[in-house]
Amino acid sequence: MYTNIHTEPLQESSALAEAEKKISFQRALMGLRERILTGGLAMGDRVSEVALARELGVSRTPVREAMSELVEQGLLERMPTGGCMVRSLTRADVVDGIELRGTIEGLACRLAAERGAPEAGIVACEGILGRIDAALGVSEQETDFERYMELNEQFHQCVAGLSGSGVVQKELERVGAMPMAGPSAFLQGQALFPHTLRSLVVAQDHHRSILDAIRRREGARAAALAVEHARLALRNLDFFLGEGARHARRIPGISLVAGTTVQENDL
Amino acid sequence: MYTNIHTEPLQESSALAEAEKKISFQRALMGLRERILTGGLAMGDRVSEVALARELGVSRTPVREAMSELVEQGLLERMPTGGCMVRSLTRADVVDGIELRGTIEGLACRLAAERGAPEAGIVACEGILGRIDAALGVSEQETDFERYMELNEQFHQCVAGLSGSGVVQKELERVGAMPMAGPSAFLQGQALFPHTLRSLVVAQDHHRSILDAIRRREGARAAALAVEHARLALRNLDFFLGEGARHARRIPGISLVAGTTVQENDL
DNA sequence: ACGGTGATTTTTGTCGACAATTTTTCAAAG
DNA sequence: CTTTGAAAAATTGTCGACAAAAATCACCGT
Repeated sequence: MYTNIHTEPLQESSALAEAEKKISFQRALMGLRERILTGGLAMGDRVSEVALARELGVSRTPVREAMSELVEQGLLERMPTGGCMVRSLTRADVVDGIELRGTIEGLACRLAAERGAPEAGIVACEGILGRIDAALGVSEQETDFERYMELNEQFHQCVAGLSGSGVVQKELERVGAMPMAGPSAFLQGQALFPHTLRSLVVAQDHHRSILDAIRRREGARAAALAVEHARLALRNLDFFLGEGARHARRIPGISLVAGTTVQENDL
Repeated sequence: MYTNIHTEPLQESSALAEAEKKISFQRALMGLRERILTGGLAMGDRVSEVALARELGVSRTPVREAMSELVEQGLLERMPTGGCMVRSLTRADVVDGIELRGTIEGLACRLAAERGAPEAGIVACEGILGRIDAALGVSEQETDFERYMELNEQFHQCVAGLSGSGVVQKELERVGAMPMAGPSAFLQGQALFPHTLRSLVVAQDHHRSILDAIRRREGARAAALAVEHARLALRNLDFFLGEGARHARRIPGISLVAGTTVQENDL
């Protein structure tokens, strides 16, 4: 009856006809994000809306929205003339991102301490710590890194929740999404190296000390510990930027850091 | 020759045919922002894309982008079913926003101190302080509040620049755009009240102390001062939420705070 | 009268089209 | 061979159209 120009917008792209309720925006977001993080698009490259739209099998509109989202997350950069390019980070940018996350986590911890976080929440955090201990195991061989990552992420979120501030929580989510500032950014590649286990043990001690400070309502101590805790990531950053550069491929966004030469010698 | 469906998309709206190079997105952004801040849309109201598009004389596309932007800025809230509504803030949200800004400004100051901000930049900041002194005048009657606002904003940006960190600077811009967290959020209404001048004198003292701390490379002091400085805004917030509620109309986003009853008795 | 149910109207997400720029290409001149 | 300039191609911002979903409303049964 009616003209019906676009009956089936998802016709190609083999096997996805099933669930995929109704959001091609998510497809665009994940597709673009993956292409950036896995190096499909080199840093500085201009992102063509039409090309991506065709490759992902969606229209330009959701691609454009995905690009806006990734600009907010710091993966893309708006060009003055219009359009976006893959962001190019310096080591200093990543360092500042980590320091920023540490500072805001420090704020969350201070608020939790000063305002009196509910005991139930603190206990919940301690529960996660217990599970992290279990994931660590007793020897390095027994360590379940994937589970550690998941639990670590959970713990950081849970502590953010102790602040009782939705504003701070939201902001932490934001900075955690920045290229390599997230609390679990460098864990993927850590499974292979000797200093790893010791590093994780130190991190666990930080976790416990932070909770202790919150329970004792020692706000300044909690904040300082959070900043120091975040700085653990700096060591890993410099490792993967220096001697460990060969294995840097495992770290999601590291190809965005200027001076890295990772793309080749693959496959 | 060609069909040309939309020859002149900006035909109505009287006098704007001049500059307005090419961005109806800006029109949508400013129009929506104004309607929210001046109370044209009450908190909790759903924002209709079509209605706004028609009222502003643009298509739905730029309106939609403007809505995304304002969600990022914290003025709107996404509804789970789709679309946006005007955000409803609690006093606690605003307090946390102010604390967040203070903390990040504190980070900027600490970095500036620890990493050694260039003397030229510090001198530039001091220059702004001198101009603020001039704008303050000697008696309350001579105070030029508009100029004070402008210079205050400038000073905060300039100090953020001292950190030397684009990441921190960008984040400060972001949280400064949050509903009432900006450094000059409450200055508009301050012109009328007695405690005002003293408050501004204290603020100036903070400014000077912060610069002094940065120059002496006393990072912790600089950070603590920045947090304390931001908290000056708390007094004004409570004033306009309490006894001064009659005059709250002058404060841009205060109609978003739940429990405020300002919209009526106007005009 | 009231609560549930089905129809109608509004609203959103997505699409392709088009004009104004911006970028690239290519050729001629210095 | 480099530089300059103009033509051509590509890209972006914006628009109206449509289908699926949500919200609103009328109706009916108990």
